[in-house]
Amino acid sequence: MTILDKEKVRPVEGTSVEFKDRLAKLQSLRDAGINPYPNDFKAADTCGKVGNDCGNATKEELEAKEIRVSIAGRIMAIRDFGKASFVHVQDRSGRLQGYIKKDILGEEGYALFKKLDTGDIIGFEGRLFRTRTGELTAEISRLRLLGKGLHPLPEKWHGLVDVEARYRQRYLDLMVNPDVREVFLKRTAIVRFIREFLSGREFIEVETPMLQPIAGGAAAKPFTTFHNALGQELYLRIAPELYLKRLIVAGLERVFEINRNFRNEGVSTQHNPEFTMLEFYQAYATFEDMMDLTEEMISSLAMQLHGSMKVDYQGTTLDFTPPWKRITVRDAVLEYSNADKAIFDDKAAALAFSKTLGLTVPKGLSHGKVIQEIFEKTAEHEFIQPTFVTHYPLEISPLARKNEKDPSLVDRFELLVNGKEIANAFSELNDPVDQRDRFEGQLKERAAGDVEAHEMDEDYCRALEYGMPPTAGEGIGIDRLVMIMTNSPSIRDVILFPLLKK
RNA sequence: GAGCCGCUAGCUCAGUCGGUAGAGCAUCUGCCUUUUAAGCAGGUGGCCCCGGGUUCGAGUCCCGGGCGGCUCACCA
Repeated sequence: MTILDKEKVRPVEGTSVEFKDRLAKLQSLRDAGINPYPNDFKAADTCGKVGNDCGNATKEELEAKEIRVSIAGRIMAIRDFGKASFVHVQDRSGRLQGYIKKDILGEEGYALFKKLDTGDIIGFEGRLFRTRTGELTAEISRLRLLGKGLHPLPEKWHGLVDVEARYRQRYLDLMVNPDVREVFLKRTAIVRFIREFLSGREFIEVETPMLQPIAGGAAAKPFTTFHNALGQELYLRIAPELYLKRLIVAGLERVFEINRNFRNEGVSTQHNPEFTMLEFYQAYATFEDMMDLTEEMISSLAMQLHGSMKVDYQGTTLDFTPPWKRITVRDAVLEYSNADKAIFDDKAAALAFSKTLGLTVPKGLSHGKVIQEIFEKTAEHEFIQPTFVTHYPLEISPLARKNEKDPSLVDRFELLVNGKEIANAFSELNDPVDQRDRFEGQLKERAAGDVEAHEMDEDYCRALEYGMPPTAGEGIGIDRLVMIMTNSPSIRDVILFPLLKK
């Protein structure tokens, strides 16, 4: 491009004064024969390791030992005194201060330093000492630029605050806001903990299709897509459930999957269109076994993360010490509303009661669904401390096993924490004839206008016809669990790149 | 999808009754060899989210739109 092409030079992001200054510095480095983007520097140490190893060493010990370190990282701050300067360098493990002295680095080295800015990636070698103010610091004797940054960093004191910028440029958020990094490190620790917990109980981790010809396993609106070569419409999965249970049929007996689900629904502080779900299935277990396992898993997770089973969430102390409260949907509704027992036996009574609550129930809604609506309106939000709510209506649980004593209910629970659903589990329906009937029922609801009712899955029915052992299965919303464990108010705070409008 | 709030320099934010666009940090120049929100002095930097309207005059008032946040609805 030449000056004559002026017309074509369009203002682009990054034409700030700083950007131009840095471009000029970049050019002058190149002119001086310095590659601003080399890749041959290997750091022997990390800031965190240096801090751990030498954080307690006294000034005298450091003088005596002559400890040399090499570090690679990003310059987060520069304090310039003319012929000497301090920098803070950040790597994956933390920060370390470097002291840059013209006497030690020499004219040439110091000239290079003068062309560096906050945000640049550097590598250095230096000898550890303690400054007058007591900070462990490396006296830099060799300095390399490893990557020039052209944009200025967000403000050092406030960091990046603008919520939209934090989500759209998460790399900046993570770079300058240590709390944010902490949340995502915890997220990783939580997922690792769950993997180890389940693996330790002989569950095997599997991966099942994300692209599915039938979007089954949950009541939700799917995303659709199209496979060109096959000329076939496909769905992004709303749940892995039906595939995981095929693996139980197959004899794997204990399986789990931690992966993304996609639901074409609203976005909120509790919902992201793609979210991470843990699902696990255990043969020869019941939903009651799942409650015990869940208590153990989450309480020990809290203990590992916080050193306590009590977790602060947005000003509320959540106590995960087992055993957790267990209550049926029926008892919960009776306890938290003035409903009459009749609503559980008489759909008309349930409908009438729902009207008194201000619910607008669409015509043709099943009795069970009305009960569910009533529960959600009156009781669900009341369960702040971890609570298993059990025995949901049959009609809203087409994949769950009927309760032996009351066939209008299923052996199912949801785990509520802070009034929100964290987990959902049931003893699985393994009677293929019953399953087929339930799918038929769903088809009728679909015909009646419920777009979230299940479709018939012939192959799943056929799998059950080969015989599935009695099994219990559970799904846990990982994002919501991470929210609780990291005291995060929005699901977007625990998803690295939440969905935003273009 | 609805209601409320927000959008001003790279970042964090002021901007009064409608009257020439401001600060701190960052950046640049000068001074400064143990600072840590370093300091001192002096500069540069703006499509006030976009488009209309009212007005002699709009960052400010009105209308429409965009994006984001919160609440609600749907949902996990």
